[in-house]
Amino acid sequence: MDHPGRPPVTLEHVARAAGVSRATASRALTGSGPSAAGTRERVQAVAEQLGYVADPVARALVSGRGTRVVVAVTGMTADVLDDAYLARVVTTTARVSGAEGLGVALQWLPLDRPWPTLEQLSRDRTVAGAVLVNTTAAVLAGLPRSLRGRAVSIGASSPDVPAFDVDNGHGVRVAVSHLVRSGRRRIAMITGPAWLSCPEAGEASYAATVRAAGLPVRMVPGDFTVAAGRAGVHEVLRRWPDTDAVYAVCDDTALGALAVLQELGRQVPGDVAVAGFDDVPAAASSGPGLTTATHPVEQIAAAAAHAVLHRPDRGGGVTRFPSELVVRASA
Amino acid sequence: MDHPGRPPVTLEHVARAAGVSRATASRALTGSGPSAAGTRERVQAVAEQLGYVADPVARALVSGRGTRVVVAVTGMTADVLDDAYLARVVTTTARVSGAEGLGVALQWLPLDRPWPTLEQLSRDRTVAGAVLVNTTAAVLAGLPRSLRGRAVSIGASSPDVPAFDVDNGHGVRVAVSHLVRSGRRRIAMITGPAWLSCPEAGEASYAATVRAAGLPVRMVPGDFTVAAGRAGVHEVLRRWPDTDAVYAVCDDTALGALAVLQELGRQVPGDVAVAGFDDVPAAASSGPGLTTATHPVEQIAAAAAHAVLHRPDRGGGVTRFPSELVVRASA
DNA sequence: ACGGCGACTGGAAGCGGTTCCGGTCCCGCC
DNA sequence: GGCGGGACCGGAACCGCTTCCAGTCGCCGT
Repeated sequence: MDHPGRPPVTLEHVARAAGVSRATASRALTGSGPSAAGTRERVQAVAEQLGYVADPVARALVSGRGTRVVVAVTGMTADVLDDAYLARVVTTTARVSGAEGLGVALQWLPLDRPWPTLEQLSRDRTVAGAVLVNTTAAVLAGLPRSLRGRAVSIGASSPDVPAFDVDNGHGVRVAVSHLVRSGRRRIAMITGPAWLSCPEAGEASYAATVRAAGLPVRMVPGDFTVAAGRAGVHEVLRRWPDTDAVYAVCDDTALGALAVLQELGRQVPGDVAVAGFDDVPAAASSGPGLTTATHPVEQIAAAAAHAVLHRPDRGGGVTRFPSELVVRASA
Repeated sequence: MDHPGRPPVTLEHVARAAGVSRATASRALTGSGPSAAGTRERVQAVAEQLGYVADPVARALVSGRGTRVVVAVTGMTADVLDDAYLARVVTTTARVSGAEGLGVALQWLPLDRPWPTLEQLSRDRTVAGAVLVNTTAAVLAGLPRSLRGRAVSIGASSPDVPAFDVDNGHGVRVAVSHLVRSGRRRIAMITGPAWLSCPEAGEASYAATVRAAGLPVRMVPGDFTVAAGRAGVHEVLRRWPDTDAVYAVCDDTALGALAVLQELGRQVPGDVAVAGFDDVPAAASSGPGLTTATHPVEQIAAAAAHAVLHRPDRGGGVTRFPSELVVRASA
């Protein structure tokens, strides 16, 4: 037991105890310059024995190398932070960057005024890089220069910033096709928020798929929440009472829709089929189980985290990950 | 549009442009010392116009005042970060500390070796304080001194560290009593992990309640996950095939249990009743809806965040928040 | 034997702020 | 009119670390 905090031991202490200069001690510990084997071992031993831990702040101040990667998520309110999808992104980021000794921070980027926060981030030398989630092309385009080389995006893409995303065009097509094949003819979609560009591909894909089958396009807007699913269903049934299938942009919304349909006495999937996107855990335990397309969040987030750590300056371009249909009872 | 990042502007630039010294500029901007009204306004105007943002690292280095509060969660693996409960804690912490201009970071504390990480945290001058989640009395007792005054705990308590928790003793008693009152006579419980002290009160409360009703105590261990619920039910039915109610330490576990029971062809609540704790959103949308006790996470987290920001040195003591039963279809 | 080169080291200069300290200057008061 | 005191300012130290630079030393080549 030697952990509780004595007066903090600095590099100076280590250096003095090892009989070398601070410069030498620093080199011995970081391996950033020539260092005689004997000296290095001695310094390391002393440091170990004294319980020396380099001050990350001082280190960041001078070296400019940050010590944590921040996951920044755009949204109207800070509530976006409370999201199962985001939690998986954060976990994965923590795992990947943790393997290299870096921590992770979480940041809400106000949709209407993201720049002050971004500017702050770009100045903050403790941040090694940023993973932008749910962000917009505008934000990506206006990224402070100093953040440019160490940011990646999950979702929206831009010429400057590498992006990673699920192939939701494909996922949506497969899911909606499934509804069509199973005999549904009046398929409505509850979409994501209009400001968010990444689900556009999904909406376009839905529209294209139903149109190709000669079916009507019926879209109502949502915002990825359960509440949006509840409200969305009411809206859908009000505008098109004969709807026989609801496709939701994400599982949370689909589950909200499912609940309301049942409350209204509609049989699912008898009267109305429901399908979602993401395959969240709750999709498996809902009653009935939710038919949905997978979203390999962990893979995506791992790729993003890896990119932010190891490719400080690659240009844009989006990497897409495949989505697969999981058929359960709801459709 | 003047946001994207020019070469960073430092206090020196502002001072020079305003025709004052760095010291004066600093005082004018932070208000930490005497400053003539005219000077202050001029400096502030120049700073504004130049888009000056103080470097949080440099500031932290010298002033010792941190700029973000970290939520540290103890667990076997980093997977603990991926948890709806934690997400709500983080959101709330972000909201509360964001209101004072502080960010939030997330940190996994390895259950078997938490001290190196804690030591790191305590040294890191960018952290204003720490909220420890799901932690143990041992960790609390061994907290580095320098973290002592700026840490609070959600869950486990200790004489040194203020703690906040749901009154789960009461919540569990009410939930289990409900099972008893509705005629259940062989009530099993799937518990939390043995290393975690905070659900102990819940387990004790369960045991006391069933014992008081003259019923047998049947406990199997879990770890708060859905998987634990699935495995737990199998274990319960193997050991006590006549079980007519399952009470789970949390909703995730309860939902796992619920799913398995249905897969096994048991009627819920006909053959076996199921109840949980937390009232997560999924509890409302499961089929059948899950009977559960509420867990006012937001209130608790807000209190914790507030404490870490505003009471840098209060002693220990635990503040408990009430839990209420929500009766749905599962029990 | 000597010039040169490379490995190694220590001194010192920062990084960008905050804060102590001493110096002006002006005000009011005796 | 002299003086104490407070408001305000600038110089400089400092937080703990990295890194540039110049200097020492041993070793090799010729």
